[in-house]
Amino acid sequence: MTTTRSHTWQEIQERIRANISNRIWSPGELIPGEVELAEQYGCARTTVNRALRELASTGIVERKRKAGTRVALQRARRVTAEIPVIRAQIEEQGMAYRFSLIKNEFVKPGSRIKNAMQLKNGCKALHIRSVHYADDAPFIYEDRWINTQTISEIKKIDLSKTSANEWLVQYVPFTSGEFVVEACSANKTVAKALGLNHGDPVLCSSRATWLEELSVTQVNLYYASGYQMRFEI
Amino acid sequence: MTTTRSHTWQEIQERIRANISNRIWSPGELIPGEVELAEQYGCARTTVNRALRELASTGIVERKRKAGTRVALQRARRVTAEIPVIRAQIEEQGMAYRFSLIKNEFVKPGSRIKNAMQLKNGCKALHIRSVHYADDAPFIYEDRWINTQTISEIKKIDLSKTSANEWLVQYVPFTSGEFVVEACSANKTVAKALGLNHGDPVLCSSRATWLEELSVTQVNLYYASGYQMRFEI
DNA sequence: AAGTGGTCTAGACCACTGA
DNA sequence: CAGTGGTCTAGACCACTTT
Repeated sequence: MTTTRSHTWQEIQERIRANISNRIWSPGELIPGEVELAEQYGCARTTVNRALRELASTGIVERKRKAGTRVALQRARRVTAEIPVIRAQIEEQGMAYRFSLIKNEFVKPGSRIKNAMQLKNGCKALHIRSVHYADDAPFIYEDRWINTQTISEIKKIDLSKTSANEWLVQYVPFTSGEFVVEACSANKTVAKALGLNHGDPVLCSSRATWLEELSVTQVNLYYASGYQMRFEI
Repeated sequence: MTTTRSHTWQEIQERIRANISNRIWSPGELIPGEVELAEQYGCARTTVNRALRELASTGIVERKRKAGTRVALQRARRVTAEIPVIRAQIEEQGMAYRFSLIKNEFVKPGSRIKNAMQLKNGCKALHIRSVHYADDAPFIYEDRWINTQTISEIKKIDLSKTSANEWLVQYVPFTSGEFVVEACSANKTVAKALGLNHGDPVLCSSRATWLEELSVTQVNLYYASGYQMRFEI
C-alpha cells in the first residue's frame, strides 16, 4: 500500500483512528492493549504507545493503567487556536499595520486590576491604551496593564514607537496564562476608538499572563465589528 | 534534589524551560543540540527529544533539522479549550439542565448552508432549533443543520427527548472540524429565545464537523448575555 | 556534504490502579 | 497482586535543510 514499508507512528495512528471512525471500536469500548496491537501491526510497542498517546491528547481515546485504552465517550472536544501578535495578524491578510498610543500612565490601578495582578497596596503599574489599525481602519482597541515590578525593562521602551503588545510578546517569556472571550457592548471609549456606536456588540478577549508566580500583564482587546476568532478541532 | 534519581522527560523539560525563563537562552537564540543536552543532563537523547518536542508543540521553542532548536520569537501563542456537551457544562456548575425543542424540520437548506455542507441540489437536511436552560434560565440557543446522508441513524431519534447536541457528540465520531467565535447582535429569534432585547450583544460560536470528506453537522450556538468562554495558554 | 532533529526497535523497569 | 500504560535507554537509520 504505502511506499515506505516501515510502520510510522502516524500510520499506526491512522489505522487506529480508522477503526474508530468505522465503528469497529465504538465509543466507550475497550481496545486491545499496546502489546497486542504491536503484534497485529508488526511494530514495536513504543510505536503503538506514541500513536495512542497522541490520540489520547486530542481526546479521541482515554487511557488508564491497568484499565486499558477506551474509545472516548466524546464528552468534550478540545479546540485550539494560534493567537498571533496583532501586527502579524494584520499583515498576514495583506493589510498595512500601524498603531497609535492613546495614553500611557504610571498609576495606581483600581481594585479589580490590583487583585487580579496581586499588586501591593499603593503599588503603581503601567496603564496603556492604544488602537491598532489595519489599512487605516481601526481593528483592535487595547487596554493593557503591565506589572513594572516583574518587567522593569519596559520603562526604557518608547511605547509610542513600539507597541507594548509586540515588545512583550517578543521579549518577555511567561509560564502560564488565561484567555477569556466574551461579547460585550461598546462603551463610549471603545466605540470612539473603533468607530462604532455606543452599545454595539464587540468581541472582547482578556488575557492574563504570569511568569512563575509573578503577574506580567493583563490586557483587554476589543475587536472591530465582524471579527471572527477561528479555532481548529 | 528530587526524590527519584532518574531523569524524567518532565524534569528535563523543566530545566530547559527554566533556562528560557531565566533568559539564559533568549528568544531567537539557538540552544544546544539534543546530544549535547543529553550529555549535560546525563540522560538518553530520546529523553531530551521528548522534552523538546513537547516544548515545540506548545510553541516555546522551534525546531528544524540541521538548523537546530531555537527559543521561539513568541510570534504566536497557542490557546486551548475544552468544549463540553452543553448538559455537562451546565451541570458542572451545579445547575439543573433541560432543553426544549423549538422546531425540527427536514427541508432544503438555503445556499449558504448548502455550500457549507456541500449538499447536492434539492437535497434536504435536518434543521433543528432548540433552547438549553440552566436552572430554567435560557442559556444557549442552538440552530443546527444535520446531514442525514452522513448520519442516517439520526432519523430514528426522538429529538424532543434527546438533544441533538448530546446524541451527536456521544455517538458520531468526526475527523475534522472548525470552530469560530464572534460577537453579534441578537436578532428577533435569538432575542426571544434568550430573553434579550433585539440588538443586544450575543456571543456566537459556529461549528462545522466532518467525517472524512462528508459533512456531519453545522451548528450555531448563541450564548446568554455575560457568558465567558475560557481558554488556557 | 554534513549536521541536526525525527523516529524505530528491543528490552527493561516502574507506577498506577482495578480486581 | 497482577496487568496495563508510562517511561528510560542505547543504538541505529532516516529525512530534511542549511552550508
